[in-house]
Amino acid sequence: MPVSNTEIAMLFDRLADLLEMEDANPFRVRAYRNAARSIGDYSSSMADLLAQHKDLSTLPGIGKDLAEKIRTIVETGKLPLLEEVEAHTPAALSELMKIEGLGPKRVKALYQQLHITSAEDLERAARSGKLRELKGFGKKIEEKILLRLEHFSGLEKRIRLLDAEVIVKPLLAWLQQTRGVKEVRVAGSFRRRRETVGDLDILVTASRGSEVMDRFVRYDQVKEVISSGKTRSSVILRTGLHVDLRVVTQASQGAALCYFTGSKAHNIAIRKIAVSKGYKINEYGVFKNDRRIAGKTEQDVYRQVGLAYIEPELRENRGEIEAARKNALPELVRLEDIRGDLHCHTRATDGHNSLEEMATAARARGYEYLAISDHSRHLTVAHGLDRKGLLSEIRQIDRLNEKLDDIVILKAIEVDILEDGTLDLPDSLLGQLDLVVAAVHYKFNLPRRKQTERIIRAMDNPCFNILAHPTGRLINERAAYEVDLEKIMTAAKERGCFLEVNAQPARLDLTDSDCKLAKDTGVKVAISSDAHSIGNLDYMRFGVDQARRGWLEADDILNTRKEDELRKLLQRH
DNA sequence: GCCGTTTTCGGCCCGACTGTTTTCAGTCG
Repeated sequence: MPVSNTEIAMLFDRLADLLEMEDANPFRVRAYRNAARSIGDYSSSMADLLAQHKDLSTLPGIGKDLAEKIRTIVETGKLPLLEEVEAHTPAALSELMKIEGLGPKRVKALYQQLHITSAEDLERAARSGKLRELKGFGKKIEEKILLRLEHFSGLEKRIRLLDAEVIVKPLLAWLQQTRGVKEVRVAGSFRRRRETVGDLDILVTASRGSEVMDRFVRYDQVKEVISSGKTRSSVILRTGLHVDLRVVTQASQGAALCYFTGSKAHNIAIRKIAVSKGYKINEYGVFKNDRRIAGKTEQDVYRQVGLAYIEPELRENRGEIEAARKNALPELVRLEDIRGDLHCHTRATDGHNSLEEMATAARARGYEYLAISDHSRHLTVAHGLDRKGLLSEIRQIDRLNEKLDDIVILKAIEVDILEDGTLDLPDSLLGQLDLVVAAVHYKFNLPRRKQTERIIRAMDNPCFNILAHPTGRLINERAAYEVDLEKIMTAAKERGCFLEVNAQPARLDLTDSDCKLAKDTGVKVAISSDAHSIGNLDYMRFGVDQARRGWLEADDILNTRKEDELRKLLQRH
C-alpha cells in the first residue's frame, strides 16, 4: 500500500518534536510542523502527485528540501534524517511531549538526567519523588504529572461535533446566567465546524469585574481546573473534554473572536499580513503604534488588513486568504438553500418512522421534495427490499403523493453496489424510480484499484445517480476504504452522476477536502441526511457545514435545485 | 527550512498562566 499523507505528516511531526529537544533552530522546527499540517490536510496523496510527476515544492510550506524528503519517504517508507536524530534522541520521547505540561525542555531534562523514555519510567520517577529534584521542576509539577498520567493513553482523542454540541449546550446556559455577561460564544474548531473537536474554546464578552471566571470553574461538570486567571481559564470536564474560557470586553470582541476561532495557521498568516502593513494583531485588536485601530467586529479586523470577510469554515489557511485578497471568496451554501433531502429511510427497512411520518416531517422543514431511499435486498441486516418490497413502496409513495400537495415524495432506493460492480436490483425495476442512490456496504477491504473499478463500473449503469457515503468511513470507528476518489469524481462527471455528502455526524463522508476536490473536479454533490428517523432529518446542517468547509456554493449542490431542475439533472445523457 | 508588492538574506505571530524563580523560563493555544 502506498505511503499515506497521514504517515508522512506523522514522520515530520515526530522529527519536529525531536529536533525541538535538541535545541534546533525553532523556525526550522516550525517549517517541519507546517509541512506536516499542509501534507496531512492535502486532498490528493503525495504518492499520487509524485506518480503524476507533479512538483511538490509548489505546495505551501514545502520547499526544495522537503519535496525531496517527501519523495524519499514515498519511495522507501523512511525518513533518513529522522533515523539519524533517533540515534541519540529516542522516538518515544515524542510521545511524552503529548502529556500536558511537558514540552521539549522538560522532556529533555527527564531523559538526560533520569533516563526516562516512557510513561512507565515517568510514573516510577514521579512516585519516588525524583522529579521534584530536577531544576525547573518542583513538587507541584510532579503531582500534576502523576494526575495526568492516570488518563494518558498517548492518543489524542477528538470527539464528534454533535457530541461536543450536546456537552457545550448546558455549559453555555450556565455561563449566560452570570451577572455582567453580555455574550457567550463558542469559538475554535467548533465554530469552524470541523467534523471533530479536540477541545472547546468559549469566548465571553463581559463587563470588567464580572464573576464569570468563578462561575466557570464552579460548573458541576468540571473535574479538574488546569489554570484559572482573570482573562483566561482552563478546565477538564467529567467527559474528559478540555474547555478553555476567555473573557474580553466589547471593544475587543471581534479581534478576540478572530483570534480564538483560529485556525492557528490562519491566524499566523493574517498576523504576517498585518506586520507587513506596519500593524500588530492580537486578541485585543489591530494596533498601529500601540493605538487600537480595529477590533470591535471581525469584519473590522479583516477590512483593516485589506481582506474581505472570511467565513469561519474557511479559516484553515488553505487558500482563503489569497481568495479574500482578490475578493474571490466563494459564496458558501447555506442551510436555507437546501430544497429537499435525497436520502432517507423508513420503517420498511431500518428506519424508525413510517413513510407518511417522514413526509410530514420533511414538509415541516419547508422542503419541496424528499426522496425515500430504503435499502436493497443484499443488506439483510437492514431488511433490505427485494423486488416485491420495492414495488409495494413505489405504490405507497404514489398514493401518498396524491394526498400531498405541498411536497413531492421521490421514489428512490439505496441500492447495494455488489462486489462485481453490478447493482443489487434489476434495471427494469430501478428504471421505475425517480433516482437511484448507490452504496458500498460490504467488501470494504478490496485493493484500491479493484474498489475504484467496482464503483466506476456501477456508475456505468445508466440507472445510477448518486454515490452514497463515498468512502464508507465512520469517524473514530472505521477508516475509509481504499479508493481513488479523484478518478471516481472524474468518472461521475463524465457520466452525469453525483457524489453524496452524507450528513450523519459519524459519517460526514465526503470530508471537507474531498468536497473541495469535487468542486475542483467539477462534479456536483448531494447533501443528504441519510435519516433513519424524523429527528435525523436535522443532520442536514452538519452536511451543509462540511460542504461549506469544502468551499461549496449553492450551485455546486444538487438539492438546492427546484424539483423540475433536479429531475433534469437526474436524467442521464 | 521556507519565502519574497522593500528582501535570494534575514527575517519568521503573540500573549496568558504556572511554577519556580526572586525576574523569568516553560508551556500552551
